[in-house]
Amino acid sequence: MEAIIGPGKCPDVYDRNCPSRGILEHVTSRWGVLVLAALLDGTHRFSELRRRVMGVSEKMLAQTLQTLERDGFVLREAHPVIPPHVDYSLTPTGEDVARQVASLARWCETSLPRVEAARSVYDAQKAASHSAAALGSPGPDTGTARVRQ
Amino acid sequence: MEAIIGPGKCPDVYDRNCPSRGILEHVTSRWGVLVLAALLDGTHRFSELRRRVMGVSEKMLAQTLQTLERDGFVLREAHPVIPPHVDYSLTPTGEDVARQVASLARWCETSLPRVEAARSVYDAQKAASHSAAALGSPGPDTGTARVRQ
DNA sequence: CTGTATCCTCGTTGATACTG
DNA sequence: CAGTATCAACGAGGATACAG
Repeated sequence: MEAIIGPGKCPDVYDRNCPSRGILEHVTSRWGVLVLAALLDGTHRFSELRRRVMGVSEKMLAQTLQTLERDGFVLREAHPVIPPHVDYSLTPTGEDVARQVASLARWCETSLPRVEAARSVYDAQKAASHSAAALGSPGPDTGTARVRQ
Repeated sequence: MEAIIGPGKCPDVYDRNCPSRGILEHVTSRWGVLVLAALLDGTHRFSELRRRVMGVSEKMLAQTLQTLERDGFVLREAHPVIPPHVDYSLTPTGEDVARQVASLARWCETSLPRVEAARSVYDAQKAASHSAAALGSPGPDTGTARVRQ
């Protein structure tokens, strides 16, 4: 009997020890997202993925593919020929996640202008409040009200 | 003029240097996903989030919230009272992403059994092929065919 | 309560070289 | 071509202490 505190429901990503967090981290990992999205438009070979997902090293691509294969998201088919030929594709389950993460990735692309605008505003406000503080300028009242306890 | 190779489209997550990758990494970051999901059901204080997202340290929660605020996903409202009281909520843009990552998180929870089953199969096959190799057992033909070139 | 600052550790990542 | 092995470096992340 280990569970001192009872979680609301068993698979709970908010729970520090719930295994579902591991899955979430696999599919949202730096390269996992991009590999899943890349496989959404069909079977690809190792080197094709390597070119498509720009910036990934051989090591990380191999590692990512193994993790996704083990979780049942990616199907690996090695053709025993020389030189080696290995095809990677999505399982039905993998297509499910892939659609979600690909959608997220596309959302990030389209939201880029909006986000960069938000960053400008944030940075400007930050700079303004810093220089104001440095000058001892009052600025908008940042006075602290006291409450009991 | 820096772009030697012309990308297909400007905001492209597959491009190593595209800023959209940064956004993707922010929203899919270890704690970013959970914080966004947690804020989906309304405004929360710092300590509430800390308790809700179990396992996050103060440092990482603060850092995550700052990143998400700068990107325009999270709204921070500090009430100038003692003791300090700060409310975090989602912006309209933030709600968009939050819905997507929360959906992904829920998917991971419900898919947990399926994934664990897949892992068992994978590990069993791995163990079987290893012991077969160690024994020099033939097993299913893994012979290599030669192709020209 | 809500942070920031510091230090420190550990895992992830990348470069390189090598194997089947 | 498709990896694996090894090593080095960096950065995320955690613990602690302290400030507003």
